[in-house]
Amino acid sequence: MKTRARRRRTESPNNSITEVAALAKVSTATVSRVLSGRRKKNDDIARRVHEAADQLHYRANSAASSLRSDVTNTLGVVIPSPIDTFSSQLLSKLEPKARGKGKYILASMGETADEQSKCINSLIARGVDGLIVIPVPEADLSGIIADATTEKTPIVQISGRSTSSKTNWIGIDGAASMREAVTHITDHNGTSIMFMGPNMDADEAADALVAFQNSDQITGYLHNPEWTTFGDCTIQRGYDDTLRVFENTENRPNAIICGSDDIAIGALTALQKLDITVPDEVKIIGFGDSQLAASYHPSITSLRPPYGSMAEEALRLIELKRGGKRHLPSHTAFPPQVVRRESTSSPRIGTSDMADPR
Amino acid sequence: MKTRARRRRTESPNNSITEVAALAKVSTATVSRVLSGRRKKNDDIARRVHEAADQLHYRANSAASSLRSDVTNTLGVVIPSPIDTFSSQLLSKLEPKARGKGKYILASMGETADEQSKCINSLIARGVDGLIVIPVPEADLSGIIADATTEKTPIVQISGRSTSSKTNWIGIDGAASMREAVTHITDHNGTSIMFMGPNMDADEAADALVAFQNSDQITGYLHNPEWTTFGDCTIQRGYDDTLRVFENTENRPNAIICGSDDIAIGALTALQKLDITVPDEVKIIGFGDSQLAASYHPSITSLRPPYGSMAEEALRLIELKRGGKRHLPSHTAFPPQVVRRESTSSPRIGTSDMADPR
DNA sequence: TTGTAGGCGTTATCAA
DNA sequence: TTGATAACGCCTACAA
Repeated sequence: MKTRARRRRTESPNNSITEVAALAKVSTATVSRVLSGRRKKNDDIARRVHEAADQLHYRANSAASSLRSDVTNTLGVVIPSPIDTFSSQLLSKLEPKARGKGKYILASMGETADEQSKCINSLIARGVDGLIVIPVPEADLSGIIADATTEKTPIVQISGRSTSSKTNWIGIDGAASMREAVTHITDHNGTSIMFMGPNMDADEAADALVAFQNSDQITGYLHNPEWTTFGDCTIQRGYDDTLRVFENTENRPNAIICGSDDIAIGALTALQKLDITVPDEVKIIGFGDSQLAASYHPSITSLRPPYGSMAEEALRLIELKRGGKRHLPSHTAFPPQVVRRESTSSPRIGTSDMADPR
Repeated sequence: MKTRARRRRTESPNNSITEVAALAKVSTATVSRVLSGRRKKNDDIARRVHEAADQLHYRANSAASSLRSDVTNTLGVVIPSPIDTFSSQLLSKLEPKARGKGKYILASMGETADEQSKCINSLIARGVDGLIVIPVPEADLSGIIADATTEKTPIVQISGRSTSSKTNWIGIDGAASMREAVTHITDHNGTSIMFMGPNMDADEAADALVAFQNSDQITGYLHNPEWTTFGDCTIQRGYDDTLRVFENTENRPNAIICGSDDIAIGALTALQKLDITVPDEVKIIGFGDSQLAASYHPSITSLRPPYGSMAEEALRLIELKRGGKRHLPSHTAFPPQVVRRESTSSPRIGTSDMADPR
């Protein structure tokens, strides 16, 4: 199993493709064509080439092939941090799909807009075939992204704010999110809903949510304007807002829709303090499908962002844009999916689906 | 800002380094030397080269440079999944340090030993300068890793089992972990400890833990052999074992050390069910410093693996091994650090340190 | 369809 | 120390 290519320049033609060609008794050009799939026939020649390649454990030198063809088989991914649930979930869908297409992922993190912008330029300079960017919350990278996008290096932004119409954007359908959440609540006999949305300035979905909030489907359940708040996606905020709303013992909502799982945990904590049981008295639904939501006690129903669809669309777009021909920037939102758990329905005790830390 | 290099082969010398050389009135060789730092002098020539490079926004073509020098400035990282807390935390430390040294991270995931082994070979074929592998739990990749390790492509295994003495291994010091945990417990007046360790077959640290368990420092606190269990690192297991131990109302421990945060959450849930308060009646300490532990209610004191040290050591080793000269495989364990939270000390209400999902 | 030959941009080698 | 020149291994016009 220790078959290592010789590296000393003693024998003249120790360049790999040459050896394969010699062994298969064809030219290097033919080898290149066969192995790259540009020659479709499956005749004796093809067989011989494959055989020789296998026998020699041949793998094309990627540097040489990149240099010549200007394709690195590499995709840059810029994320705020791998610890971030959204980023890691997306990455976990993206990487296998990319690998399936023979692309490697060059991962880079930047915790500020400035750092991310540096990552973007650095990866482009390195020659990635395409770039997928998940901006840090609050930051608007769309200007930078629009500038950096070229025919040669297409860039796709996933989630986050986008004020430039020149960028390719993929994200979550805010209106659909709200619809899913409300439908789920009403299906479980929720009748009056408290809504803790993300910070207006912090999330591109806010507009959609606000717009939808005024639609017929929802207004019937949002009885009290004070039950709708916007703010940070933190436990603290969820706790504070919930306590404030529920201190009125006369008139209380019986369901809470949260803009994040953290908010939901804050809400849950507040209700526990008030001795209000979940889901019996109040149903709670979070957003993001974090491990936290799955492992919490009670486990929290959550909207799962469409990671798979987003990853797939990102790869598709990049492939498309590289195809040459100018395409208009695209802007696509996918709906999330409800992950049912205890906080809206039946109880469970001590079940797990977490990976173990070592 | 839209300075793009020309790509059409109309003008003869449109090769970048050539242009820089021309502008700086030196040879391409000199440009290469100056920019790669192989020429140290800071004289007029160096100045001219840098100036020209800046002016032309020159960035060396990495494919060409890799092809010629056999250095890709790329490190492969193989992890079970980016969702895994351990992997993502390590990655978040590793990436910035690597970038600081001009190395990019080629991330690859494999959820089984077999997949990981394919990732390893694929990344080596791609020419990474070094490889960092976090094996999937339970798997023993050390044979594969030992085989794949070469002078040209050094490999470092982080955490996980390692039965081969030929691999470079970096991980967590199990004995130190135990010591830290016990010390923390006794500092907070814990006197009788229950210990739920990881599965013996599942964790390289088990031996160390078992060994340490017999040392004088600890035996005084592990009163009852039934209070020490080994098993899965899941919520369910923590719940079950805790319930079993605490069903004896006569004789109960007043502290629990857990081999993972999940186990700790299971324990917490069990105690809540039994109306035993944490930390007043029982202290709990987890392992892994997951977000879960930080955000749980009550928040859970946890041992934080030495991510920074492990990342740094991995990079150091890779640099070292590439240096030529044969080095012996190294085996290094770093101690974790106690992250104090409510489950062993003072209470808190609704504080957060989680990132928001979008 | 196959082979020949030239060049992708850089760095290593060697001579000045 | 610098410069000229030859690879690095592959891909792709172009010719056969």
